[in-house]
Amino acid sequence: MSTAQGARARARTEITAAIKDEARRQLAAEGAAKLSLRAVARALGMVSSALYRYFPSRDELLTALIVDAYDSLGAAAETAEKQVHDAGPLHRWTTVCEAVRAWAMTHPHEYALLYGTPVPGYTAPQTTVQAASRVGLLLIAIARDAHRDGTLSAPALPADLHPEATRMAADLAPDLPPEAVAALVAAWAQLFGLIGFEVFGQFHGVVEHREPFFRQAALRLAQGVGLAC
Amino acid sequence: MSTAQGARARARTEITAAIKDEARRQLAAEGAAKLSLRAVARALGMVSSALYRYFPSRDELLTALIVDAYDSLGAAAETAEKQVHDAGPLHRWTTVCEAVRAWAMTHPHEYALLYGTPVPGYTAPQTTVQAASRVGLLLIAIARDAHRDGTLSAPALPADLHPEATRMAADLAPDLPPEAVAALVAAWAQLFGLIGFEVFGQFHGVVEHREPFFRQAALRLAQGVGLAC
DNA sequence: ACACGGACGAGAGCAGTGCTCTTGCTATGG
DNA sequence: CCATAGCAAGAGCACTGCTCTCGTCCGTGT
Repeated sequence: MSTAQGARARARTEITAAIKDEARRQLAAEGAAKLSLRAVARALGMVSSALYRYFPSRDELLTALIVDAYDSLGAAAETAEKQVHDAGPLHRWTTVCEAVRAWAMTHPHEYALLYGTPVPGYTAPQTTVQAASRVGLLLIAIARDAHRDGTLSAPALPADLHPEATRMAADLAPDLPPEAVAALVAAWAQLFGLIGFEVFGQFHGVVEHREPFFRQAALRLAQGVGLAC
Repeated sequence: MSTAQGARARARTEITAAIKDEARRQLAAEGAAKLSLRAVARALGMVSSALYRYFPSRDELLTALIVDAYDSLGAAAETAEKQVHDAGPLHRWTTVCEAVRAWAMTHPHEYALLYGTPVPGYTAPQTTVQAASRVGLLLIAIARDAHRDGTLSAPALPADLHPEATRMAADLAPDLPPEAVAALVAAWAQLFGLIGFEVFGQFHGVVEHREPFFRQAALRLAQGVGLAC
């Protein structure tokens, strides 16, 4: 924060950043499972125990990487959307979807850290949730603009889902019709199903030309939430 | 295979099964990351090196568990479908979806093994693919029956996806229209997106009453592939 | 009937891991 | 100016996957 810190504090933030950088490098290269505190320390020319001055455990280091990855993903999605922000909601939607997919393809291990198997005894700290919700908020914002322009035709909902949908709407987007919010949440999960299958190799031998396939699926996803043109 | 084997061979298959059972127990209890060969050996009263007579590595043991898990999931889906096999395709579809979800909820760690982060240097051996495709084949069969009855109205497809769709159709279901196959594959991935988000806790604090939510999403998935009544 | 080869279990050991504790050193704030 | 706090280093503990060796015992072929 304040640049007018003592040399000690400055060194601390620098070393903390260096540790995260090296950890991120190893994460990108080998995956979270093979990320080793000792290897990080070795690469930085220090001894493993010294690293515990900066991160109290391996899981804490991983958590820091998770937050950074969520931010990186959110930033990628937001900058991509910003460039087509004046286009129609459908185009904005598919742009965001493709940006998320592109980020996942270029950061497969980070993606796995965010949306793959969770770490055994791990529960997301509060700092995570804000960073984690950026993509979702972006999709909601697109639907909100469409709703304001009157181009959002939310699909019908069965009666037994209505209370839950209104509850979700109150939490996530009070200005949107509950049916739209329910459809948005479902589309959100389905989007990461498509991306996860591609990143994790489930499409191997099944889908060959995955980019047009994904583009079409993202389009249908948008139509599923009622985004028209 | 043949029951008329020597005592030695019989003991081998028995011990192999016991190892897998204990490993499965530990997998279900703690997750794949914490599955330890030494702990398995300890629980079975043998020494860790003896276990290598039966599985050449930890990854091979995990692979065996993966195949079993795929079979367990496939069997659960198939038996659920069998009980509503005479109903309409829509009902059959949602039944299969809900059976897959139920299996995932009761076997979260096995689910993570199948559809979560893949093991670092792991590529699925040929023995896996057959077991892995059972759920997909079930969904295809439902669409096939609907197509035969004339109740399958496949959605339109952009021109650039047509060659890929016909290629997928030729591989997966030559008797179905390519648009239907493309929609099926997308729905397949999206289904596991919904389930994965629920199993991995991504819906925590977002979706509360997840069963009706999922039921509705599965229904819309079916409509997305063109299943009518 | 017997001898030999192969399967087997046990144990020691290697290289690696996360994490803790103690020991000095050094920079910072009162 | 000095006590205190932060810091790096090293040793060490309890694990892990995996390898190698060494007796032993079973099953098969001669």
